[in-house]
Amino acid sequence: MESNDLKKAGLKVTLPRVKILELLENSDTRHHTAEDIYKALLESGEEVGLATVYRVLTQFEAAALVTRHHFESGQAVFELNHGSHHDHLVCVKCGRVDEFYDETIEQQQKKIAKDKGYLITDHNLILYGTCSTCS
Amino acid sequence: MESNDLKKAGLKVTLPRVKILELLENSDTRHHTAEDIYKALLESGEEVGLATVYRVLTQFEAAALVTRHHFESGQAVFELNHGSHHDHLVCVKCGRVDEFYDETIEQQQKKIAKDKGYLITDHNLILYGTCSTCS
DNA sequence: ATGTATGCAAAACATTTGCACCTGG
DNA sequence: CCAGGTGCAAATGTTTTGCATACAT
Repeated sequence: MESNDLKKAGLKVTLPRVKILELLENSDTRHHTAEDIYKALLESGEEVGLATVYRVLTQFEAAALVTRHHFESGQAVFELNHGSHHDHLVCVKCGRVDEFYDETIEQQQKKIAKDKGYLITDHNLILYGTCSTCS
Repeated sequence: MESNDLKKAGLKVTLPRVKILELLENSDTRHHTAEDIYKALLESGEEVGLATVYRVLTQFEAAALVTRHHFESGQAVFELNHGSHHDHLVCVKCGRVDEFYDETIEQQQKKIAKDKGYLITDHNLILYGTCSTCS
């Protein structure tokens, strides 16, 4: 139940928050722009403002419920957190997004950071290409 | 000489283009926002419009003279291409940017793409953290 | 000369914010 | 009831575009 997740995150259970969380959980695509979500809610007859969508997503991000990605489109893309970390493969033709996790790369990143004197807080790896159905 | 690079790229040798290319080549920092460049040019007494800076940078990108990055700041960052590929370490406190290249990671990326049926055209790896002087 | 590049101002986006009203606990 | 959340409209910050003028070849 979504309202629980919200309460745990210290957020009041309000209609827009529940609706947005539902949409994120029930959609078959995992990556959404704020505008996508806004339009989807309008279409299903909900009364939300785009500003609220942004506000809610920002709160969700702060509560670690979602992650905000900056792909090369210029628009931010939001993704529901399902705990496990992963990176992305983006098809430049159809926009499809796949996910992967690779332990070797993770290890190597830690090593590099150490060599350069950095304390890693986060990282972001995106592979761009054409997927099997497009090429 | 910069004008040669411009001619080779099929671009007319104009003042703004030469100035911007010079700035990119002679600056000690490798990463610049459009606004950075615009202000720097104004300070050195050049008459350029911000719009021109954006246009020129976009052309340079098309000509593969520079690369446009989307770090998490929301502003695009431009970097002169010096042939060899590399990835980035960004300090979240002071904004410093370091570069690295790691063969193991490069190989592993190819393998992953192949497994997932993708034909890689490009990739983008950014490590975020705090650098030695900040932490 | 002539087509292309430029500067400026205005437009187009994505995102944020101020404020009066509404709502959940 | 009352703090906090919301919708709307206006503000913001970045990047793009239209157009008359200036420049490179």
